[in-house]
Amino acid sequence: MADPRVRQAPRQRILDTAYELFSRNGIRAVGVDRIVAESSVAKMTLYRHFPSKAELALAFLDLREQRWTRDWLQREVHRAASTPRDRLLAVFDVLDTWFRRPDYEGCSFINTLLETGPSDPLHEAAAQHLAVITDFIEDLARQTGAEDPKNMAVQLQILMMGAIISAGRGDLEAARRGRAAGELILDQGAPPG
Amino acid sequence: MADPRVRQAPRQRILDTAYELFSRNGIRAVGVDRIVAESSVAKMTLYRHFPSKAELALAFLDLREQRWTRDWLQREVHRAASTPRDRLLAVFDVLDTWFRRPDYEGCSFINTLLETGPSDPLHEAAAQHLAVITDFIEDLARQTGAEDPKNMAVQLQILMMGAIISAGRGDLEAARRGRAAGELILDQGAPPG
DNA sequence: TGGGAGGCATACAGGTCAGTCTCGTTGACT
DNA sequence: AGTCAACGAGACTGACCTGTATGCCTCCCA
Repeated sequence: MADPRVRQAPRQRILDTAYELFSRNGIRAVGVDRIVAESSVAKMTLYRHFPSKAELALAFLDLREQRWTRDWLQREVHRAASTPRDRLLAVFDVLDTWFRRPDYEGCSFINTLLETGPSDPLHEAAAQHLAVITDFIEDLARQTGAEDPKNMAVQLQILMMGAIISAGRGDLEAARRGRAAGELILDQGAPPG
Repeated sequence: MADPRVRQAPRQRILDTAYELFSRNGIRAVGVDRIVAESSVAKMTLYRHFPSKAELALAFLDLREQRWTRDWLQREVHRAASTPRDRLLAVFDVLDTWFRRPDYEGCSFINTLLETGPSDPLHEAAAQHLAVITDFIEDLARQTGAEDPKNMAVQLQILMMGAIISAGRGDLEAARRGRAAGELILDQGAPPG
């Protein structure tokens, strides 16, 4: 359909299409045939680049980390504030704009975690990608001089994930509620003195 | 297999089996054939009692509300504490014992909410069942004399849902972390004076 | 100017899905 | 005793699933 000169390489087209479909509909709900059709690629081409749908899904999660976690969440948080504490709160401001997008699609890591069993490699991968976010939060928490940065990070991430679910059921104020609770956690875990 | 005299009525056997399979594996992952096989029922018998798998899933969510929300969560919370504030905190203690069960299966309402699209009747039903829990929390929050019981309830539920996700990735301390944050919310939202 | 790899299209295999149909049996109520 | 509805068993339909095989074309590079 597109000009062959600007047409992306097949592998990238597959990944882009898989990204769009998987992030918006979940992995299980999207068949390989649909990815093949919407990326205008032969089925054999997909299986030449990815040995199985599960491997494609793992590649999707990696891409999600790059685009969502790093290029979007972390970047926006760093742009929005400069002190560690403000950045921890900015996380919820960034989530707020996300939740209000009409095409809010939810967190692929949570979705994948829940739609796979504990023995599934995808389950482990999703948990790992969530842990990367934990580390990001923990790093900021440590910079605030918090007493227990790890615990504070997981607490804040519990708020983040809970807000993501709440937004998924239509709560447009989820991020603001999360931010208010996050402030309390930050105040309480602040360094003594 | 069982003695015919103690054998339950087919409809109940189907629902019991669906409850076990759906709550443990999710709705999409469980086929009608498996429910039929494990409940020792003819396929036509299932479709005589439930016009479709979706209707069976709706009945499952209703049953989940009865068994999980009412008969377990609300009952345990009322048994564990007597004042509204203590009961709000007891929610997290009850969750704590749940998370530590080796066969912890997660929240079917959240799972269903995430594995269905916004237009799916199951999505709406799951949201409704979550709202019942919101009302339960809000009622307790109102009894504490909180300034904004609705907002406090949703905040606490965000903590609950976030803890449920965190437990799903292996965080055994999720409920304790949630409780600590919940205390801060309760203190901050307490009635003035 | 070949040759080989990569890509496209299509058909196919083998399984599972939801849902329907048929038929034989059982059990309760008249 | 006879009737009828519910049930069990299993075959079947058509759709969809992941993954494979085949054949043709095109482009790049030696």
